Amino acid sequence: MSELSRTERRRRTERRILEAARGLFAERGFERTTIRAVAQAAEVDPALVMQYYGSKQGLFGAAVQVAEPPAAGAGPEEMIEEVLGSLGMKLGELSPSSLAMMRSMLTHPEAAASVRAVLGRQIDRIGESLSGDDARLRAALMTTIMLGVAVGHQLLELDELRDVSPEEVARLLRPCLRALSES
Amino acid sequence: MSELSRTERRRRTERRILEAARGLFAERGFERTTIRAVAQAAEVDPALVMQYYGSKQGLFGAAVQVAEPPAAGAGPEEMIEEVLGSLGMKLGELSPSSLAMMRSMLTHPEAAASVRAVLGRQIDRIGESLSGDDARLRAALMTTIMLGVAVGHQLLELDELRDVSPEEVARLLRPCLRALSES
DNA sequence: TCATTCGCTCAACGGGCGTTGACTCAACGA
DNA sequence: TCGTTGAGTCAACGCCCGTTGAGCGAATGA
Repeated sequence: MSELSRTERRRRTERRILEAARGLFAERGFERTTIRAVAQAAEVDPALVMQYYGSKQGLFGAAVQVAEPPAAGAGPEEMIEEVLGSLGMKLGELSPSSLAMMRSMLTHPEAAASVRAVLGRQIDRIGESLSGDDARLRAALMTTIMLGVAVGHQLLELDELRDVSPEEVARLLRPCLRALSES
Repeated sequence: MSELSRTERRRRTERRILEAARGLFAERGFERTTIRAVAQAAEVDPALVMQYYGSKQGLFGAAVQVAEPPAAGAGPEEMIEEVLGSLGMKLGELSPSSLAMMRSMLTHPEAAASVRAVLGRQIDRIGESLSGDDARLRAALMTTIMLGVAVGHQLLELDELRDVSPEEVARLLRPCLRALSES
């Protein structure tokens, strides 16, 4: 017999809804994901989703909450390794939350804004490690490069990038980023 | 007094609808673009759009028809310049048709398939110019790099890439692609 | 024990969507 | 000139969506 307090049950239900939402948003994007589908995946009534998250947009906002890596700025070389490392994470185990954000970034204004904010912070961080008057531009290019690889691999699922280890990709991309950090 | 044959008027109307559709698909993506909005932009009744293109999907299919560049395979260096040149086109004057395709590629299955096909052909083309057993992988990375830059610039409209000339971007990206072609 | 809280469901609403079939009327061909 | 064609419109259908308010019933606490 399950002996769970009311608040504990509620917390679990809330989490179950949120995880179902993350999965569906990551897979189909904002527009193609319906409250009804989320509710069904969470084995719950659609009205409950509304009650907990207010609106579909509220649910999406809760689903894409993403923690920023701390990452103190250092020299260019360490920064490159750090960026490549985050790719390693991106290629293997990018969180459903981040995938949900990326999946909708081209068609949902709020998702686009979130991505711009995240990328903006990464550009700042990389830019601090670079010198030269076009440091920001080069930082932006490095960031979009990583974005492109992540999109091609995780979202478009290009055949050529399937079954490739993150290390292999990092090895090939390293000289590429170095060239960009030294120009 | 306008003296236009019936077939000529029809042709123009059809074009007007198609161009309105391209613009809206490029701007908002497949799901957020409604037949009604296209019809209004083309100053036409929604039913006429259906009559000409059969369905919303048919309209989208007609809107994203894109011609492939001929581009004979050559040495790595020429290939890099060619890729960077296509970026020049991408940064400045990427066709509404291509933008429509890219805008929806993460959320609309048919658009994703089109993009995969286009990128696949580009990967083939680049791969032929490279040597080594991981030529295809490196070609895929070069392609996703260009995709990332195009997405960041054209679709996400990152501040850092705004007001940057295609030549400047090409100059910074060139050593980057060279590094990838020589590894 | 019993009134109260509250997690959760049920049924419905209003609206926008893609899509359809009947209709209008100007251009056309004989 | 006159019947026919066909470009374009109009009104509506049916569906699915996000969202809402009333209600149920088990856990809660005095």
